[in-house]
Amino acid sequence: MSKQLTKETVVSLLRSGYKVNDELSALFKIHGISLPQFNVLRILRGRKGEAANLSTIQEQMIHKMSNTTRLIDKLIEGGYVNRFVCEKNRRKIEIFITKKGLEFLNSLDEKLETKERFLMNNLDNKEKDELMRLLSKIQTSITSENNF
Amino acid sequence: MSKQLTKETVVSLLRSGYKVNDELSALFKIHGISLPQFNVLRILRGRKGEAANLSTIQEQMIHKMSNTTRLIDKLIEGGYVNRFVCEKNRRKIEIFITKKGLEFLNSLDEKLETKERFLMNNLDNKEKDELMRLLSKIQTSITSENNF
DNA sequence: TTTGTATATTTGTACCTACAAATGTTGTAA
DNA sequence: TTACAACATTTGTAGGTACAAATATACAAA
Repeated sequence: MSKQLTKETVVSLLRSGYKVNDELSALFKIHGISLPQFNVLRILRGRKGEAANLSTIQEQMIHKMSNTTRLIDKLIEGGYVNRFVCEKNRRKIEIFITKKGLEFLNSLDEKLETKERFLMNNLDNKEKDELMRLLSKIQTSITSENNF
Repeated sequence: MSKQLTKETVVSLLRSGYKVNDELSALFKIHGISLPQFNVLRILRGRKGEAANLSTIQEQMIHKMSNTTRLIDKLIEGGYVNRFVCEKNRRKIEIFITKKGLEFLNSLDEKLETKERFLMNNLDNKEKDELMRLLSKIQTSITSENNF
């Protein structure tokens, strides 16, 4: 019966997701930020000096969340980003990563890579490709609009 | 370069994990419980009348968490479980699922299966097997004791 | 200009979660 | 028996997150 197989696959995916999340969270926690905060910093770095507004960031985040405002407040407190009102459209805000934020992020790169290699240690490249292919199949099925 | 591939695989896994978590959470929320709460109820049902104590439950949970006590408080509030002090070892507690809890859980089974089928809709059985195989490889690498 | 509607973000609130310290219980060695 | 360490759970606290309501701005129609 494939009912059981489906269930087991879902559980397996949840379990692995939690585990990876916890491992990365623990790493970032040591350095005083959360995984979502790190994710936002990395999104900002990827913009290479261009401003990002809140909704842009939210769209790109790995885990969509409801409270990006306060998440960014924390990053401002830490001096990692700046926030300005967008002059062309005063409803929007412009968020930039600071020099300190960039340096901080760069200092984490190697540690993150070590952790990522550790997590994926048992998979060869072919298996990683296959895993990504399977996961993306799941993603597209879910993301296809409705959740009835 | 496989550095990039490793990174992408990790992100992909996180993304899918969050997505599945959010989908299931939304389903359970409609019925007034959280995914971890549901998970505990299902663990208790699996014990077929035998008591479970806190640490046993924690070990079996999909997502290990620090505050199972208060999670179970909520289930008691809802009338889904009972908690007694274990007379043989008064440090432990004995937790049972109630009749109401069982009926509630049973009433969710079909909805959960529908959701699970929806989530895994794009994968055939062979792909589910393969996905589970890959995920279990990751699990064993991580779980192997140390997290250095 | 005024009014209404859509957009973008922020804020209030209630709940969830992690972590550490506290509580209560058991077993064991002196 | 007493003292102490180990065990099992609970509680305090601080911080994270979701959701809805509130704010503030822009755009468009009357």
